[in-house]
Amino acid sequence: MAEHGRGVAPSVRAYESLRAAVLHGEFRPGQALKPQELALAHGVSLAVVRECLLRLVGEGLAERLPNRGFVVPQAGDARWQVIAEARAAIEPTMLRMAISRGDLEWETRVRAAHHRLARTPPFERDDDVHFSDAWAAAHHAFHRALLDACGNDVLLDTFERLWTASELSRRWSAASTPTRDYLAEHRRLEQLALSRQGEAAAAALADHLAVTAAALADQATPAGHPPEDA
Amino acid sequence: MAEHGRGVAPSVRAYESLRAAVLHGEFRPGQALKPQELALAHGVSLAVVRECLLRLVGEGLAERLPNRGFVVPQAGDARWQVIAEARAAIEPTMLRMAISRGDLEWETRVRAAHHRLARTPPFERDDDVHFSDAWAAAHHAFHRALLDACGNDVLLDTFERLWTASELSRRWSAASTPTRDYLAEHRRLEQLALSRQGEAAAAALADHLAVTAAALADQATPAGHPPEDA
DNA sequence: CTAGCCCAGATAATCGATTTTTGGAAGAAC
DNA sequence: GTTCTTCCAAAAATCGATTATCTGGGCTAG
Repeated sequence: MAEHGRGVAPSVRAYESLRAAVLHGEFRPGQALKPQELALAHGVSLAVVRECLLRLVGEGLAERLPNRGFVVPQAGDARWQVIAEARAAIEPTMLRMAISRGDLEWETRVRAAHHRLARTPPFERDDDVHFSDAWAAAHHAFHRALLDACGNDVLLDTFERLWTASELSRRWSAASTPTRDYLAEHRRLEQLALSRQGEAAAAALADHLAVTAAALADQATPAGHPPEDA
Repeated sequence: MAEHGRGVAPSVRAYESLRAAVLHGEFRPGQALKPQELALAHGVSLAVVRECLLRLVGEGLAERLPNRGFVVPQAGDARWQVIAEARAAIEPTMLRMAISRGDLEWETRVRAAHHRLARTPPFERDDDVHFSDAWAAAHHAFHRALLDACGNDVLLDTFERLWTASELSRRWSAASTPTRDYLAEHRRLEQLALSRQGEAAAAALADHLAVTAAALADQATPAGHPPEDA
């Protein structure tokens, strides 16, 4: 019934809009999120904007500087590398758990998610540097489906948090994205998971993430140019 | 200058007070956190209380039910077991990283934190069921010091989040706490870490957490025997 | 000429009041 | 006797305005 934003509370509408804007990179990392402007832009009061910003802070999509307002958190190659390492430390273990606990329902959802991901074009017609929204959603859904059967909602919450942070940093990464064969990596993950090869699947997922980190390290360390210069 | 709450912003004072109250178990899990009462009790307006509650939601110390206010999240044996499993999935890996990356500074802090923990009495005179605040702080500091050298602030943030959730659930757990030899387990962790035995230390930490989960599972099993049997 | 001080503009934090939503109770229809 | 509708009080969400705080530019003393 919620076809447009009609009927939805203003705070929800403003929150989702602002969240999408940050994730889409409409504000630069470090840029101030000015309540005044946002309130005007969304047609709500300062208090509502403040609430949205607080919620974004809770998700890691904004940072609060006391008495100095809110800014978009640091994002970029270095940050992405740290997040990829964290994911590489956590997600393989989750995948092992999921493979040992998953039932037929899980297998079915993994297969469905992979099918959608494989059939969704990664890029839109006029843009070959940023992934399409549809592909990003399918990508998220596939990884989530893989881990869903781990049976631990605390770990799944952690996964969601890291995924969000990862998406924000990827958006601001200077690293080249299209150099890898995501299709093959995802197909391999699906096959190893469905054939219940826990160790091999965990290793493949660790690689999937380590390759990202390594590529970023290569690009980030050589010259070491200052990230912010005034 | 900021020795008492004087000079500190009202929102900070109210936030810290409310956070401590929730962690100390002054509200039951599921109990409503009524803005009206809290505003009156802390001498601040509804807006400030609202901000505090939003921040607590971000930390996992409160839950938001849209249009129905805020409540203390579910806590207890079952929840603690889930959290312990999540920690067992993450922290051993972090410890391995810390042991391979830690320097002399890290060793020194681990040793100091362990000394303080070993010399802090776990219980206060008139209470032998809840750990003392000083011991809880030292316990946290020791575990944090162990993992500090992992070199990944995303993982460390995750640790802090899980620790907080763990503390809340432990407060509401019916499980018996004093049956274990924490002293020996912590000493063993310190020794293995300082002697750089990564695998053994990781295993010891996994045990440290698994024992908790197992004890809870025994007591929480649906058709199991009543907990008052020893 | 430099360093420290002070003032003004801008921005964040807070407040009290108003509007909207919710859950339950009272009453009518079947 | 049961079920559905209608109404109402309590609570959450939102607003506009006020107060406190920070930043940067200009001024004065040394």
